Amino acid sequence: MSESPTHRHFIQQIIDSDLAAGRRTSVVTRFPPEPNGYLHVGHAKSICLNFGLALEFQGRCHLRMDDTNPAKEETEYVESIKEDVRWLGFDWGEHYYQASDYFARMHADAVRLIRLGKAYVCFLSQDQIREFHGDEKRAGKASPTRDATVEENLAAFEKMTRGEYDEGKAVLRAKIDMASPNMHLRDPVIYRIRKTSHHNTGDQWCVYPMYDYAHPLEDAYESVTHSICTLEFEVHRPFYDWLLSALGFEGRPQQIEFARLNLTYTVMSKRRLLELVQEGRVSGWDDPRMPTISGMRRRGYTPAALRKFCETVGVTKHNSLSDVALLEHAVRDDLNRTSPRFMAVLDPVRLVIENYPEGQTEELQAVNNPEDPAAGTRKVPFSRTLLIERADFLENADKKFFRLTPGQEVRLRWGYFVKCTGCRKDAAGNVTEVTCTYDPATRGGDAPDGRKVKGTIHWVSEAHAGDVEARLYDRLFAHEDLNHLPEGKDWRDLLNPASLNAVRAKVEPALLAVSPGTRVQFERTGYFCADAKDSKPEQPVFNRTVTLKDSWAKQAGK
RNA sequence: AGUCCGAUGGUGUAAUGGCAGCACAGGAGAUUCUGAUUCUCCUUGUCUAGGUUCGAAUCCUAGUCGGACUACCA
Repeated sequence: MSESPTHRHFIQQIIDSDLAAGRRTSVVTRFPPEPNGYLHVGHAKSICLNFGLALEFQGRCHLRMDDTNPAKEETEYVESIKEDVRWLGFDWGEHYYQASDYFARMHADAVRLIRLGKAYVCFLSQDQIREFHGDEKRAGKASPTRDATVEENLAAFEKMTRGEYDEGKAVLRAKIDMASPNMHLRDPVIYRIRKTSHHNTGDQWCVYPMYDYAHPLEDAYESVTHSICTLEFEVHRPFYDWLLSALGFEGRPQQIEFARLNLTYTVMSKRRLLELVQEGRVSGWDDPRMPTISGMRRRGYTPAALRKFCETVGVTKHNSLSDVALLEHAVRDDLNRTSPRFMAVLDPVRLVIENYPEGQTEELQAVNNPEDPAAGTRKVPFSRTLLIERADFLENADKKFFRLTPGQEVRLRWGYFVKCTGCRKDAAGNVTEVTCTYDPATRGGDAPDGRKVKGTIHWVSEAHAGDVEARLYDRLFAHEDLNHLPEGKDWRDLLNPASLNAVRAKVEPALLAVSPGTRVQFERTGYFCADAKDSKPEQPVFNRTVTLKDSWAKQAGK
C-alpha cells in the first residue's frame, strides 16, 4: 500500500461530499478519447480513475469516442481503444457512445442557441478572427455580424449546414464577451465547415461541432455527473458551464481537472508518438518500446501492474514527472509472483565439465516458481557440455566475485556443484571455453557434507538448447525530462540509440513450446514475454519486459 | 504581460489547525539453490517573508518559482 487505506484523493472527496449533501444520488463518469491515435499509459491513468470511480461508487463509466473532427479520426483507432480498455480490465457494458451519434441533437441545440440570441454566424476569415480576438492586454473587437438578427443567423446557419459555403467561409460562434480576460469566452467558434468524410457518419454532415461546444453536451446528454479531464481544460470550464446553463440543462455535469501523467525518459503526447511511428523510428504504435498500452502489452506488462502503477502515482492538481522506476517496480512486483522461471543464456560461452562422462545425459528437476508452489516442477536436460553467461566467468576475480573463476566452486542451478579449473582462449585472447569439474554427490544442488557455495549460475545443455531471438529493450530516450529539452536539441535527438539490442539466446527446451503472449522469467536476467506478433510455433521471439534488479552490476560498477 | 491553477525528501504522494507518514530510488546488514524475492535498519522534505493562533505543511497577505490559456485541434 502506497497510501494509508483511508486516503481519499481530491476527486473522491468531491464525490463524497456531493453524495453526502444530496447534490448527487449516483455517479456517472466517462472516458472520452479522440480516436486519432493509440492509447498510452497516460490514458491508462485516466481510464483507471474514471472506471475506478464508477466501480467504487457503484455507478457507471461510459466509453465515448470524441470524434468531432473528421479530418483526424479513423476506425483503426476506435478498435484499438476498445481493445486496450478491455485489456486493462474495464467494462463499459451497454454504455458505448460516439460524439458523432449526437450530431443531429447538437445541431438542434445550436439552432436553439441562435434562437436564444446566444450564437451567430461569423464570416470573418480565420486570420481576421484571430486579429479581432485581441490579447491579454486588449479587448477583442466585435465581428461585423455579431448583432445580426436571429432570423439572419438562422438562415446563415442553415446555408452552412446545407453546404452552400466553402470551408472556412463561415463559422458559428457563441455570443458571450469579447472583452473577457478568459480568451475562451471571447465568442468561441462552436461550429465549422468541413467537407470531409467522417469515419462514422460519412458525408451526412458538412458542419462539425468544436470540442468546447460538443463536450459539455455529450456529458449532459449522457447524464454524466463528474466530467474528469486534464488540467489544461481548466480555462475551458467557464464556457462548459456557460453553455449548459444557456441551454438550460438540469443537474448538470461538473467538470473536474487533474494533472496528466508524465514519465521520465518517455514522451507522452499523441503528436510525438504519431511522429515516431510515421518516421519509422519504431516499428509501429505497438512497438514494445512505446509507452502505448498496446506497446506495453507486447512488451509484457500486465494489466494489474499498470493499474497498480496508476494507483501509486495518485491523483492531484499539480504537474509532476513520475520516475519510470515506479512503473518498473510495479511490473516486477506482479511478474515476480506470477511468472514461471526458465533458464536462458543471453550471451553464451561453453562450459565443459571435464569429469562428466562423454555422451551421458540426464534430466534434472527444476522448480517452476519458488514464489508459487502450485506452479510445480519441470525436467531440464543436463550433459557434459553446457552454455553459461560470459559474464559468469572471470579469469582474475577478487573475493567479491561469487561466480566462476579458477579454483572457485559454484552451483549450477538445479544441477551440481562445479569447480572452475580454467579456460581456453582464441588467438585474440577471447575466452572460448570455460572448464570445470563436478561433484556427483551434489546432484540437485545440495552438498551432503553441508558445504556451501556463494554463487548459483544458470545454464543450458548445449546439445539440447533451443536457439531463439531475444530482444533486449532499454528506455526509448536517453534524456530524463522530454518536456524540458537541452538547449538547441530536438526531442528526436534524444532517442536512445541502444533502445533495442536483439540477440540470439540459448534456451532450455521447454521454452520453445510457450505460446505467444506468455510471460516468463529468465532466471537471473529478467522478465520476458513471447512476442505476440513475431513468434512462430516452436520458434518464439522473446521481448524483455524489464531486467531483474542487479545489485552485483551496481557493485561492480563502483 | 493579463487571467486562472499549483508548490511537502532525489521521485511520486499522505497528513484537511494538533507526533511530517508511506511507496519508489539510494545506502548498510540479514536470509536465500536467482547477487532476484523477502526481512531489518538508515540518509534525505513542508518555496520565501510576514501575519492569525496556545499550536500552521494546513488559514491570511505579499513575493518567488512552475504550469495552463491567447486553434475553424481535442
